[in-house]
Amino acid sequence: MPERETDRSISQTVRAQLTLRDLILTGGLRPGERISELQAVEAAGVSRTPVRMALVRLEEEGLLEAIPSGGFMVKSFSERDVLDSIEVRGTMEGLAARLAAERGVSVRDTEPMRECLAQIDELIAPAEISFDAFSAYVALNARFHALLAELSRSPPVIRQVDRASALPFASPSGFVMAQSALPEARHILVVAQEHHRIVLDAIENREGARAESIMREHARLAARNLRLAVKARGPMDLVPAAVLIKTMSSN
Amino acid sequence: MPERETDRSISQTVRAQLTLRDLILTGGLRPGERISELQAVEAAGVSRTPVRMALVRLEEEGLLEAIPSGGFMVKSFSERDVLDSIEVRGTMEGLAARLAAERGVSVRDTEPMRECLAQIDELIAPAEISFDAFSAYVALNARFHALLAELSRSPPVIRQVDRASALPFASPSGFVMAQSALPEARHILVVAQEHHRIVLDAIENREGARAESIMREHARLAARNLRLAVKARGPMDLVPAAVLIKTMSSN
DNA sequence: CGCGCTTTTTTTGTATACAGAACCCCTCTA
DNA sequence: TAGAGGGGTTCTGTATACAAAAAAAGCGCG
Repeated sequence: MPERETDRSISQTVRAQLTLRDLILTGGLRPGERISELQAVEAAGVSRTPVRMALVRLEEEGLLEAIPSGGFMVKSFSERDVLDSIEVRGTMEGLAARLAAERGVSVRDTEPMRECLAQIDELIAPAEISFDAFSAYVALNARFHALLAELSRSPPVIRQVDRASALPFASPSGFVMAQSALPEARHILVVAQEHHRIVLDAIENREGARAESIMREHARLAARNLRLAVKARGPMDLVPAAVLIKTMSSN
Repeated sequence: MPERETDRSISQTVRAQLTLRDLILTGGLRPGERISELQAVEAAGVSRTPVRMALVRLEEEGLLEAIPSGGFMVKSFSERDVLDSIEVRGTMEGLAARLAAERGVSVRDTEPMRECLAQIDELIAPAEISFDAFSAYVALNARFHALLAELSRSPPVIRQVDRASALPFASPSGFVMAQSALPEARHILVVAQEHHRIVLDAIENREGARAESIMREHARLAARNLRLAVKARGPMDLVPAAVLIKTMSSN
């Protein structure tokens, strides 16, 4: 119940969506249990109409599941589901990269990406990477991936990449924070950045197959991070969507 | 205007969604123009609330586009958009096939698919294929593709395949009817069926790469059908979503 | 004491009312 | 004549009321 007075300009539907998403991701709503609209109404501080709208959108987003008899419940995911979602995202990003390579890109298009890369380089240069640096990395990484999708210059592809990245744990930076406490942390970031560099090089040289396969492999880094984090037990708290994953929160 | 008395059991939201989708696909609503809720209300015969719900769902489906200032408009697609949507679908189906192959399937899983294949074989056996046979093919083809996605046994993958197939022109059978009038009609169906057979064989033999690439190529048959139909000028009337495609309806 | 049925209560789906914003058209001015 | 401003109209976003259906609680019966 902290009332945000800053949200006054945005629509009630968006406010409800934001509030509910946050509630789900922070574990305020347990997976599997029905979401009461009334409860959602008082949580979001708006009427039922925008809440209802928000619920539909969150279902499409993948966070909620429709109950046959009516209403919605919080979806829960197995570890396999999470890994597959990452694979889906990697596949879509691979497609975007391949199309970009095959169709060609101008230096103007890749310029912001190279700048992005340079900034990441600076972040991961030190032997020890601070927590704040990890946060900064998350933002830059997200930006790089967004720019990459746009490089395909294909609205249908961009759209599908976005949808595949919508689930928090499937997003490019889903498990970056989880790895921040890991000993392999810097190692993984260095490899990831190498992938970034290679995919850009491949695209510039119109090497479609190379661009595609490297993006697929790149996504699998996230899968590895997940497994590492699960094994290490602990850093999972840093990924908000952890509450949605079956084996670790409930078991 | 024709009141359907059969729809009494289903929810108003679904009825509105069905009515509006049909209206869009049959060209009752022009691409680019704003959809008036009031107009939609009288078309669907329900109140604004379910109409509103339906509009949101149709937006997620890809048929509508949100207008920044509010409301929705019918989306329009370039020929390139259509081809890219098909490529997206093929990529997702390729992923599904690869995962099925890699993870292995039982003969019980593939049994209904083989039956499906046998039925298609009968349909395309005659030298000349009737219009009705094409219709039957569409249904069987859709079934085969649905079964294939399920073979991955991965909810995230199935979900994404479904979403990629949601757009009528991106669906596996999107341009099948358009080709029915083409001289190459039977030829294409024979090749498609060969693809079906190969992907199943590849999956059974756990040949992931083969299964994936054949599904990609399979989807490209739809792209070829589109180009053929465009060139032939005429059979496009048989694909409902043709009204959404820019270059052929408005130009 | 447990199970099933009935009744009550809650919850969802739908309709509608209202307010504010966007859009359109008309008019006025340069 | 073209462009800018203003008033009217229409439209969307939101809130709320109502009805039907589902869930829960209470009751009776075995």
